[in-house]
Amino acid sequence: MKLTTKGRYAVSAMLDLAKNDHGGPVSLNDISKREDISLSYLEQIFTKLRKADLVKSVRGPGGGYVLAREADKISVADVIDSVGEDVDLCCCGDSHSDDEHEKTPCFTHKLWSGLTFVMREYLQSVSLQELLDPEIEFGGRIKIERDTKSSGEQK
Amino acid sequence: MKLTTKGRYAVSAMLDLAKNDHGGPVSLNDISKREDISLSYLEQIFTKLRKADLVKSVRGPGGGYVLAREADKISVADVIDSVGEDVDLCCCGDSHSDDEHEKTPCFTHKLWSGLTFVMREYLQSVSLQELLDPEIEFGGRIKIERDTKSSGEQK
DNA sequence: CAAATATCCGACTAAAATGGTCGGGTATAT
DNA sequence: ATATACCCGACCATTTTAGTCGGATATTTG
Repeated sequence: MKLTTKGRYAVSAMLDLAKNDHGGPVSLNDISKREDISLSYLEQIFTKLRKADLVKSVRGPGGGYVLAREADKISVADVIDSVGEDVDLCCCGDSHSDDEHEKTPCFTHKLWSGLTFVMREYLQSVSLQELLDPEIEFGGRIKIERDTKSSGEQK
Repeated sequence: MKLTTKGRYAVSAMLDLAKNDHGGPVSLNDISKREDISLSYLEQIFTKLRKADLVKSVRGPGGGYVLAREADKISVADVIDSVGEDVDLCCCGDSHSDDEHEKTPCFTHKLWSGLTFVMREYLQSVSLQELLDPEIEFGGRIKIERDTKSSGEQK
């Protein structure tokens, strides 16, 4: 279970962009050097970021990219999604006809959709702005609450 | 971002095992047919489950596998881990010397470790027993609470 | 004992995904 | 005009995935 570099690079690059936003655009060349990601690969990634309206491009010398909106209005989920790093672990196709041969998978379905939900929820809750803030910590300070259908009944 | 079939199959198979536990062992042949997973592939998976002490094997005719402990004492995380489906999204090696050239990644580090934490927490909280219980629902009934270091300050 | 059943084990492999590169374009500031 | 930088599609090597295959070993049943 892993995230591809595309997703990680995209977040790193967007963070770099947010960090070095001094009014004008930031060139991929600069990001490439700072983050140690190949230029061509960055171009691929930014094409997707642009199509998802997360960044705007400025062509020509002195050009580059700028965030399409403020860093606190962009969630990590936005970035991950835009590069096609789908967070979707569901097993059977959504519209799996769950009649007939009654296999076990449909017991697992709620598990995977639950996991997907948890991940999305988390990624949506974190903005680029927050990531740049060294004050904010994450690890160990997260709690998941799972309610069963009717209260009680659970360990 | 995806789970491999190995992880999914492992959970499905373990669930099948829990479900069809009528005292004696369950053969892979049966599981293979019910869950529609190739026998050889199942063997690979169960070798790992056995080495992780999640199941016990009984050889010879009438043999098969049984859960090594009760279904409510086995979490989905146990199963996933045992087949080598690492839930670990951290970017830089853990002991990344974060001195010197100060790249952005170490801002993202807390993000990925936070995500990993959330996923593990969730998977650990679900037991095989619970999955078999049709009463228990998951989707939409999960809440994540993220505390910032000092209270206040967050949207 | 023999035969059938079932776990055990390692090596091998086709197909897909990943993580890029390469070669050219096009817009624009100087 | 030239240099800068974005834009775009095709291509490709490596790795991972998702298995298969052939055989060995243990054990129950007749």
